[in-house]
Amino acid sequence: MFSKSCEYGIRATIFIATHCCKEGKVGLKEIAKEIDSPIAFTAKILQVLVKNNIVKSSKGVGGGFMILKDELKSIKLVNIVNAIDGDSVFLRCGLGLSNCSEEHPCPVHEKFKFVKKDLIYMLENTSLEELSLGIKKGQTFLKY
Amino acid sequence: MFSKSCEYGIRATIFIATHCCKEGKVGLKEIAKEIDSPIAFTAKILQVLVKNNIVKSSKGVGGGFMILKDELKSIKLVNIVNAIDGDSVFLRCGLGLSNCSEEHPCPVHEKFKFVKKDLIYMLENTSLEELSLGIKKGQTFLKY
DNA sequence: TTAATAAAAGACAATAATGTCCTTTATTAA
DNA sequence: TTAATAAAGGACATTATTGTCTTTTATTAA
Ligand code: FES
Ligand code: FES
Repeated sequence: MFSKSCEYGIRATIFIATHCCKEGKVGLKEIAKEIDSPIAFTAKILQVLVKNNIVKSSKGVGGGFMILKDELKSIKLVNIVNAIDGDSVFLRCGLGLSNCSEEHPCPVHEKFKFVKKDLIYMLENTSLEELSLGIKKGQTFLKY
Repeated sequence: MFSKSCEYGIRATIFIATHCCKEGKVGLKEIAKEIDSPIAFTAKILQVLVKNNIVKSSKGVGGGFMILKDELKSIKLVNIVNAIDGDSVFLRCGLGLSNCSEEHPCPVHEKFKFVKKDLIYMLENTSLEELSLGIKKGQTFLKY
């Protein structure tokens, strides 16, 4: 569904979100440990998230990554996916035709339309806030 | 969503299906041309489909690929996807955790559940017959 | 102002996916 | 039984993805 980069990216973002407000910044090492991801690779992905203004970062002693409290509600899954994997998951033709449209539909176009619509709706309406809530409550997990 | 192999595989299968019954067998060259795919790569994918009994093949003069008429209804999209990409698309955790279950859910598990269910339902209930019908009628396309 | 810290950035390495080419095997028809 | 044909199979090449390592830059505190 998503690339490995995107999976790590979503997990990292959720983890950072759970640490927002209270402890402030979280370091790369802790993030990679808590989401069980390759540390250097995770660093690269975080750079993309920072460039896309989803995550804030600061260098030096006491530095790390964070997400502003008042952005937890407005940041949706779709923003993270878009930043890392682009919009191909939603827009691409399911059979790989160069462009997916009503005018030149592939055989699965009508069928896929609804699945894609569901996916987009879900991604656009799932906020970082609710995702991190499950972690805080110990109901959901970010590794294994 | 699917791998390139799977996309080519679905397109090839649909094309073969449209040629079933009437002209009998279709050659690799024609298939690759009609679905605009790399010919040698397509050959590999067809081998997988033949091994999975989705497509029948015969060598030598007049040989080629075909699908039995009475199997057009029973072959579903899910069979093709499963043969080429396996079942990871449906069963894999959306965030890459090692196993997706109710007992150890990731933060998006509940959200993804419904999207995946929709996808599976669609794949299990879409037959080759209906997919090839659109091509025969000139309403859907297999390339560009 | 120096040392310590931590992210950013760039170069490189390993792996997997995609794609090509050549040889072999089976089938048909002359 | 030979020649032509077309898929099967194996080896290889290319590209994209994933992952690592080292250096640079920014920040803080001593
Ligand atoms: S054209 Fe293939 S999904 Fe729209
Ligand atoms: S555990 Fe992640 S989708 Fe089920």
